[in-house]
Amino acid sequence: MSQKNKLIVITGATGSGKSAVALDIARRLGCHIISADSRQIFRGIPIGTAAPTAEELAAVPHHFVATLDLDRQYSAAQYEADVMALLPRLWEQNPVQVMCGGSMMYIDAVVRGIDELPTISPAVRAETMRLYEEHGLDAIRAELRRLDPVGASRVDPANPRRNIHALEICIEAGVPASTLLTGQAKERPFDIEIYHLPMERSDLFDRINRRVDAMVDAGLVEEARSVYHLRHLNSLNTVGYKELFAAFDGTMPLPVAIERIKKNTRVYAKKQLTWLRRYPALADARLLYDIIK
RNA sequence: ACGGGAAUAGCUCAGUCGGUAGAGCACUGGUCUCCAAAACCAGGUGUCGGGAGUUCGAGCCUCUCUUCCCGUG
Repeated sequence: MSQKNKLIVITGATGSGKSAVALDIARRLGCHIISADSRQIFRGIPIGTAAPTAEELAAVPHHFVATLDLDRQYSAAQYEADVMALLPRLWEQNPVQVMCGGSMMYIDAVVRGIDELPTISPAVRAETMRLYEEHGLDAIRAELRRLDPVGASRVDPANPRRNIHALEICIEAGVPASTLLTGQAKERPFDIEIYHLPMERSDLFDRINRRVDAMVDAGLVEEARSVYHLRHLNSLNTVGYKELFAAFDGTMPLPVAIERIKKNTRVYAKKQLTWLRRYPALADARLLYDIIK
């Protein structure tokens, strides 16, 4: 039995029920769950991020859930490195492991890999942010064109964040950012199977709307209030929190904020579905029950 | 039943003198190589309640039917 190790990826839109299926499958396989969720990885926001409950965490070992303080910086590339370091240890126990989550960039980082790019130092980040705030996107674009004409032509000219990051890479690396991007998918020495949970959009939206109400009943407003003082952190630039922060600030009535959370969660789900179309021939995760038998 | 008012996008509504139907919200599609629940880009989706008439031309004027609202019974 010299089978390759395997990673089963269960993804899909928020609220599609992937967590429950992943938990069930992992329990039957006797493996761990590698969470692929850019927000559940933080501590202190379990309600609004629909993080696994204490019982679920006790039933199946999870990784990348509630492991970081809210002020920590994290990234898809860091996630790739962390997962690739973790997987061999898990495979020693079981050659099949389950990844579950809806952060498509994180999943892509593991499935296809991300090119090696320099980590941006605080000094460089501060420098580019100052340029952006004082002189705007045009100045960022001009500088990027100067340092990396090829890269500049490939970056969405209207997107500040993408242009800023491209410029940061140029400064940090000392070479044009575009020369560091190979676009090559990495060869992974293990099998990857990707599943999702197909669902009618109207059903998905119903589930999302109900889940937000359930979150509020479970104490989402109080949870948001408890982290309000950290509201400027990127980890809290998140659906469910930014709307409630606006309510706390008095710029939006609370009931409106809650409706806005539902709407923004629906928009988020839509974006996830758009990303999912990149993966052709996704299998229905419920097929796993038959395969395992 | 009578009198008055209304009927336009999924919702709320605007539409001037009769001249190719519009706003907000909602919604839809897309981008994505290190903040990604982030950051961006694109799109008006319509039997103007139905039918007929006047007119070169009707969301708008006339007639009629339907539905809803208000008032009086």
